[in-house]
Amino acid sequence: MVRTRFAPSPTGSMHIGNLRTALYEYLIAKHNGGVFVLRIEDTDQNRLVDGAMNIILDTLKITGLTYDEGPNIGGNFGPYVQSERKHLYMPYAKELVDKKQAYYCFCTKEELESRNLHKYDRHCFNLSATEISEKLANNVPFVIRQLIPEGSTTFTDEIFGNITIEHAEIEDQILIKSDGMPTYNFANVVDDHTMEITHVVRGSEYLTSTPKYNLLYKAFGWEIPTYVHLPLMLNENGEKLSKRRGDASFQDLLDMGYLPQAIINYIAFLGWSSPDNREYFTLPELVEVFEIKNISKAPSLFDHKKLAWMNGEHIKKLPTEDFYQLALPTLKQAIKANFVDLAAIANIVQSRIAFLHEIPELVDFIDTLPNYETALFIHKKMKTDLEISQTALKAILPVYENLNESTWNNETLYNAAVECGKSLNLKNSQILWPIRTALSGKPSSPGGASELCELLGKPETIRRINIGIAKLGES
RNA sequence: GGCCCAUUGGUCAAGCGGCUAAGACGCGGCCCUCUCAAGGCUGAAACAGGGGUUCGAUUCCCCUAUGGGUCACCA
Repeated sequence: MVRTRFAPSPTGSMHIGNLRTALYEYLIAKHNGGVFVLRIEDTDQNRLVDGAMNIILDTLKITGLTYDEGPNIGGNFGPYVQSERKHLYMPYAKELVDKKQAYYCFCTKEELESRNLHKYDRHCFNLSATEISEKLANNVPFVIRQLIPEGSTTFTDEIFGNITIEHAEIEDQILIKSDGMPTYNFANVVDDHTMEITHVVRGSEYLTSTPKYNLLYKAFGWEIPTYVHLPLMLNENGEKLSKRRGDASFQDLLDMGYLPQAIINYIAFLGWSSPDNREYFTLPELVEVFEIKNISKAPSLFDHKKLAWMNGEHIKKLPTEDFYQLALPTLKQAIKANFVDLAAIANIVQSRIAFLHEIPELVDFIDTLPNYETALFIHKKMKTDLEISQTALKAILPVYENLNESTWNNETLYNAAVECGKSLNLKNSQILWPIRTALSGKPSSPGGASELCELLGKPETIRRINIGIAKLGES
């Protein structure tokens, strides 16, 4: 049974790098019919941020990365918040001390600093048993350090392959801090083992510290999990993503108008590629095809242009009704006029936008006809000028006036216009362009002449054509 | 600086010893078309450099360069 875990620290907003890690962990678990666990790593009490926990929970909820075990819902391996597991770690650390794989250290931060060490000098490793028990009895603050043996460790990562690190590079790292809390490195190993995590999936920044983990697993006699280190995600300047540099968090992207499913789809492709050439994926579809072997090693840059395109793709694929509901608030704000059907506008706009906020600019003319210049009627490619436009509008006006409201639809309107044009010896474009222009008052519009007629309805159409005729009469 | 990792067009990327080196975004052109989109077709654009190994290297090895990561009582 594959078990993966997402282990964020509640220290602020959710970064897209974090989100992608969560995504991959979710996908690896689900693709293999496994379990996705959420574990909150809050061992650093100084960095906790109010509300950060909710951000994590909300993000997972919005994106659909539902966890099978974790805070709020529990599971067989709880609790799932490390601060609530505090009591669990010390016994494990002491077990290591007993096994001579770890030792008490009473050096204070100040002492260490004054010794100006590059690496801990094992000062306390040489303490006698009586010295140690004396200090402990006197409640001298202590930490527990891992004793790194000589030699080297080679481990296999599913993505990066075999990696060897000399132990000389590794410090006797602290397992238990002086406040009694475990360090990340220690809590991580204990929790991953006790929660029976099979695949440790994390950013490649952990690659060089992995031997420390393995040494711990070995010291305990525990099975080493499968490692999947993910390539980094960099911002558009090739720098590591960070809030300080102003890089977007998940919430920021939402605020910019990106859809959660588009964000998920896009970041899935940052460091992974589909076996076929498909790029549009829903989460369930990703679960279906996602495999570790298609993850790449090279870091990737976050590209807003492609995300924007992806957003448009997801908007286009939305069922009509879903898009209507999604766009409704925006439409209501943009359109106050009561002669139009918002659903029809939603329909006409869906294939033309990548963001909801592009809607108002596209449809503002429906609400109120802009005060346009007659020069708009002149279009070289449409072969129109002011005279032709005036003729065309004057001719179509009675035709439309005589049309019954019940047959006021795109097809009828189109045919009527074309027919009218023919009787005047005009090309289709020469009658359609003036109508479209009179109706929209803009150089371009979503939908053509007859589509706009249908959308605006008969009275408004007649009114706008009259306005057009009047404008042309003045010029 | 030591150690670790990476390096295919501007970006995401396929490739896993022999290919005219895919595809996508973006950019240009064309077609379609009742304007604009959408859609279809198409163009420009890449194997960081140098040595090997091999009949043959984008692919394997080494060096260099560049970029990144890591060296905490942070995760």
